[in-house]
Amino acid sequence: MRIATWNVNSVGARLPRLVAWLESARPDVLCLQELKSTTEAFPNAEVEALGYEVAAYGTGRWNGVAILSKVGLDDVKRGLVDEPRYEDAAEPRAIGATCGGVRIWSVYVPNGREPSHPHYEYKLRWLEALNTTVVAESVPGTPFAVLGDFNIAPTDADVWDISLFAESTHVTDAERKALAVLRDAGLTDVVPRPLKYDHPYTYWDYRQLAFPKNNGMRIDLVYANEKFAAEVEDSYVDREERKGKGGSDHAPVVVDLKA
DNA sequence: ATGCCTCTGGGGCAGAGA
Repeated sequence: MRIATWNVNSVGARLPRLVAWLESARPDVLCLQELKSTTEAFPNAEVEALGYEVAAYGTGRWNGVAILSKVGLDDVKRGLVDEPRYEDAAEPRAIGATCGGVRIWSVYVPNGREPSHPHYEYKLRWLEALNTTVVAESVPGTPFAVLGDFNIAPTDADVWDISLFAESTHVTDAERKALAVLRDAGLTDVVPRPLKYDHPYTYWDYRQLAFPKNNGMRIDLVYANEKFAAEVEDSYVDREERKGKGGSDHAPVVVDLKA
């Protein structure tokens, strides 16, 4: 079974790319983030024509997550257990479903903006709710994984130049501690292989030739329980999808399971 | 070195992204 995650930075703007990628990579399950679309405006027909069921969760201009599946889409949940709100609004950043016997969450972790910004505290609270959800749902006998844009670089090697991140989010101790808490809950960071260069970055800024210079970050992660991780046969970042005009600033991460 | 930012909503600018 092939499971993938991709921050598409607007499902509307990315629709031609999304359809082409589904046809070429042929994932059984695809987690999407940053839909920038309402649930109602999601292009269900175009995706269903390729044999996928759709569970989308979006409110419009920002955020939005979805799961597409060819192998069943059951027990859909929108939002986390005890999920915090931002400026008194619930944001569509997490959706869960069971697909082909695998429990899957597609997540778009808050950015945090700056360590001194209220959004950063929101990010840390949101990650606590993610852990609460993981603890509630991940059971030893069932493959389980959280896939998505975590907006955290797990190690210094996961950014192109750590010296540029002294005052930045994505690399702080508190953010990395939140990932450690998820690992303590039994999840493993399934690190993909790069198709080029020596490190599997998943995001490159649109500006300043970041992609051709390979000034990237590994922030799109797959956190899997033991049952899921034991089934992983291969995993890679599809950097080809980051090339050319009309692409997202994130590349898809693909995981192939043995069964 | 597959390329010098892109997206949306709303109204041609502003906010967000990381």
